[in-house]
Amino acid sequence: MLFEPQDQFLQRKRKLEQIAALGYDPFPHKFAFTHTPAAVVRQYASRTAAELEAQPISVRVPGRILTIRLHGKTGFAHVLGEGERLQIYVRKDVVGERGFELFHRLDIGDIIGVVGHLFRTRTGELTVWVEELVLLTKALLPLPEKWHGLADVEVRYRQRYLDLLVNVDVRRVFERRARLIAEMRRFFEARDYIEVETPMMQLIAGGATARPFVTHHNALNLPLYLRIAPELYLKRLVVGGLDRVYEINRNFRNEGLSTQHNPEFTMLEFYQAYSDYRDLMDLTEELLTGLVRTVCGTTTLPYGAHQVDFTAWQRLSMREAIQRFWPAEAGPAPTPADLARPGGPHRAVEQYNTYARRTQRTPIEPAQLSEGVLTGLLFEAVAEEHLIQPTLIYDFPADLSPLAKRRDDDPTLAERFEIFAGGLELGNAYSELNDPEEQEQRFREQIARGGEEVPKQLDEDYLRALCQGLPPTAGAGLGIDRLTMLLTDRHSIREVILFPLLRPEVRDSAPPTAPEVVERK
RNA sequence: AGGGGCGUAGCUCAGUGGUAGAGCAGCGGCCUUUUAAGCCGAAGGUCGUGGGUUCGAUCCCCACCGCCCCUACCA
Repeated sequence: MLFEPQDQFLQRKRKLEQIAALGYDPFPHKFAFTHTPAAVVRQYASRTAAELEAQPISVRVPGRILTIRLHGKTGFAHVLGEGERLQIYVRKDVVGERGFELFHRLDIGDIIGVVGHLFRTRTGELTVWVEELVLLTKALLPLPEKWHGLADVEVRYRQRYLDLLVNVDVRRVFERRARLIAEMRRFFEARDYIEVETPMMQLIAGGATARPFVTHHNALNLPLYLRIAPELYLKRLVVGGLDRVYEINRNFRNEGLSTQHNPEFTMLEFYQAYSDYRDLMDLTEELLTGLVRTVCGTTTLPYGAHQVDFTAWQRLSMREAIQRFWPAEAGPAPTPADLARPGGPHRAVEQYNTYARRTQRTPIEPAQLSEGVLTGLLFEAVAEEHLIQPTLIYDFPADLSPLAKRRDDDPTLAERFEIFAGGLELGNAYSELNDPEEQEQRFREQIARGGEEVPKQLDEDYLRALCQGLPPTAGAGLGIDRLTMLLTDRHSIREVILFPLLRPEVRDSAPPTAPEVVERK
């Protein structure tokens, strides 16, 4: 075992041997500590030099060395713990000959424990006056450079442990993500929801339109899919009388990667019986505004060049949004009534395409698409990028929404809404379709239409569950990763996922082999 | 999948058709309140990989590998 940089690796191994030769246990089993570096900083930041002298504070602090400055018979170092750095001061006349020998053999990256008391240096920095020093773990590899840190995104993602150590704000992002999920659980807990876990390995990957990952169970000799959504299982649970359920967990979609897409991603899905999508609009706004307030301590978030105000929600129907954001240069905007008329979306698409060709934009391909699909495409082309402020877009074309209930007054529309903020699509919700006959018909239409992102098989068990009776229910899904992006002002999903999917690293050895490689053209 | 960009020391980056530099880190030395510590000295590179053009390539051309960004599918 030998890693780059080899010279430093070997050098550090030598030092480890020298430390052992001095009589220190090179791998001690524990360190009884009184404070982490962060705790020291938190508790004693306001203590003056005089106060620390009058009332000495003894501490035992573990931490990882970030910097070392040797000054002959003394030396300073900073140790890191819980995301904060704390200075230590080591003197030969205090720690003794052997202790100072140890200090000289320490490297940046080593984990040590110090015993001593707090004081302030001439420049006023809170510092541990070290009386005893121990090595807790030797680092055989160096840390990235102290001033510029680690900037190479590839190394940052592959060796996230380095990124977390060296880039303080990265730690903050994941602390905030954890806080967000914790607050989410409190929110649903307080509303009598029950948290559940449903299968991630499924015989039929339903509940969304996406290409699934395929796997196989040996003992049962079963082909299985990694789930693309928990939706159909959660609704089975509502049938079973769990009137309010939620799940926070991973979904897997075998699609391309982008700044907004990782093949595995985390979703919150929640279902509430005896409610419709209007109820969920209120609940969703309350959830998001509350989360932003408790997690960020404010309701206005900076996101890139924008300020996103979570007290200023707007609600637009999809047709209203098309009218509202219709480009002026494309001529008079179609009204919701125009878009509702038969042939209306077709005419609007033609009008849009004329404008698109003139302005070097991608036109919409109208061939063989339904009015509903065209309306959805128009919305994406014209409106989506403008949805910076928190917005609910509602009343989707029914033929884009096979699991949603139709509106009573307009069966071409589904009772469905999506949540947008910061230009990100954050979530999706609807009044759940609970008429088993209509559900079967919509499933069959979907299967007939075909495509890799559609299940090949009818989920009969789900239909049987619906026949048992799903109460009127509304459900929603919220992308946790994207929400984290918004709350931490990150613009790539990889910045909010600890280990995003990357191609395997090629080290000198043979390429990685999979037991079963599925060949696809 | 298509288009654009990037790849030089462990890290952050300069640079040139005549095989390379800085700062930090590392190594040897000096230094008892420093903090991007300082000073002296020595070391460190198949310039992503493989071809081609050339007397000569890290630089020019081609292919490949990896990463980033945009577009397409999706949340």
